[in-house]
Amino acid sequence: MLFFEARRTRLSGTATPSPLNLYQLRRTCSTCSLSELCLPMGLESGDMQRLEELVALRGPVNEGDHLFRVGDPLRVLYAVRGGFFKSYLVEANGREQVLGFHLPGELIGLDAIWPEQHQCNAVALNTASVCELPYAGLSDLGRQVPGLQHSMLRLLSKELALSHSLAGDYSAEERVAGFLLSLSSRMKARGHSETHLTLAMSRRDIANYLRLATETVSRVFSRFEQDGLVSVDRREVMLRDLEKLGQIGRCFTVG
Amino acid sequence: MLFFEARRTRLSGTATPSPLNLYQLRRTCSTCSLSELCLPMGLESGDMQRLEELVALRGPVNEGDHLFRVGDPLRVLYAVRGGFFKSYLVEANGREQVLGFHLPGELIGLDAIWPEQHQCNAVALNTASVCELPYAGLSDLGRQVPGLQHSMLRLLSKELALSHSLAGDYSAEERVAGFLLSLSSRMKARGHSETHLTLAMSRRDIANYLRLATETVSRVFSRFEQDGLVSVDRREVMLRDLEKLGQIGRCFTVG
DNA sequence: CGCTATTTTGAGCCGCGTCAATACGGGTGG
DNA sequence: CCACCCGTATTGACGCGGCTCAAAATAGCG
Repeated sequence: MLFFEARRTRLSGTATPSPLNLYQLRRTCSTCSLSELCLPMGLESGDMQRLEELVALRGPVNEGDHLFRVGDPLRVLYAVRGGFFKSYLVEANGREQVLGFHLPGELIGLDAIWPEQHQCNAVALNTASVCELPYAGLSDLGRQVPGLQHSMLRLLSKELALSHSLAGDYSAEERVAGFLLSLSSRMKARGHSETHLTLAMSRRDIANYLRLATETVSRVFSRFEQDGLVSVDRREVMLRDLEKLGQIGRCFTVG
Repeated sequence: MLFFEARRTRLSGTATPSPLNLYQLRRTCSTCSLSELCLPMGLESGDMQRLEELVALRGPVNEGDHLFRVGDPLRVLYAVRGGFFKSYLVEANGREQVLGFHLPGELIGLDAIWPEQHQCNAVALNTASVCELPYAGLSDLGRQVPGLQHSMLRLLSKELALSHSLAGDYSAEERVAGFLLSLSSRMKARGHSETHLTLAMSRRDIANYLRLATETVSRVFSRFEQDGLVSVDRREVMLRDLEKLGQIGRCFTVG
């Protein structure tokens, strides 16, 4: 903790943090730019410090590395610190099913709380890092800190609403537009551009997530580009008409 | 409470409870046959009594009555005591979207925890009754009773997993078979026949829930009947080959 | 510079939705 | 008791959106 304190003090004076020292800023919840999106949202600084004592940072997670797999006992929940993750499961027939993409500040593994076993796999889409939150400790602390318990329920409840909105029967265009807008707003909330997206995931993953064929996603991208809604170059996407996209897309954005 | 105590004592000697006194048995969690499925699952009798003090019973809810609507502030969570409910939402385009059906012992309104407003509508499919669980009190009690907090997280987590399994891209037959099996296992867990189902919901509701057209559900029912998998008479459904249904159906059953 | 994975584009087909007609059942009133 | 009505369910015909299969671009990499 002394080390962290020293860091915090030393860095607190920096004006505009560059990506380099962002990781150092994120060594504690108190100094993490994501704290208002993440689990500690709304906690007082005293409570936040108690949470910090639980948190263990986990260094670079390489692309393709798994945080956990189906059936693993629930030891810790993960909060994304940097990078992108996807969660997915493999069905009886062998097909993969992408459940979601996880940006910095988002929690992974919530659906493992029952029955204390992970229900899906989680893999890094690029070089990433995470915070490990021991579930047992979190559960204890939640009992003492009202805000924390509520925060956990809130995050679960939110994820449930998101899942509901994805389950609807929407057309391919509605789905793709909704996906782009969701990503856009989440990136914006994290201080990035809401119009210039760099997709960390492949077309195949997007398609699978949206329950479409890869070809269909590709075609919709092309159509959107023809209509001047977006500019697509490989995994770089520029949203050119948020208004129209919003009219087309189902709102997958929750929060 | 004295009244309840008296009831409990007087009824505890009855051998096979008829539907009539089932409602009386269910006046407290301790004597409710659903307690092992419901929120109090796994609580010690002391903790359960503290939970009982929170619970308010709500008399007959008539078919078509709403427990809550989108936007209502979260005051209480509901546990179904008797009857069937459905939760649904109405989208921008005016179409209805059925989110789920709720059997006795199941909780309704969990997705309202964030942001303390109901995110969907809940309506009784037939004459029903519910327990009202004030969320504030539940939240407080959860902090004192470890098992209760975990129980709430568990139920949310479970619902999330269910929602995930529904979101997959399954064929009409997979969906219908999965739906029947889910209902079957839930009815079995409640002491009813797992082969003889009485559907409380219309074909339209089933279709909407499964993201299919009514006609498609009807056609699949007919096909299943031709193949000897089920016998269908109006809303009475007899499952004749659970084995084959299980091979066809995606497992929507969680718990 | 080839090799491979990913993405894009095209052609054809199929499952499911849409539209329409019919059948069934339950309730109401004569 | 039957005639009538209306909501629900079934069945058929047809069209379309998106999946499948196939092939051609394009990028990444040794």
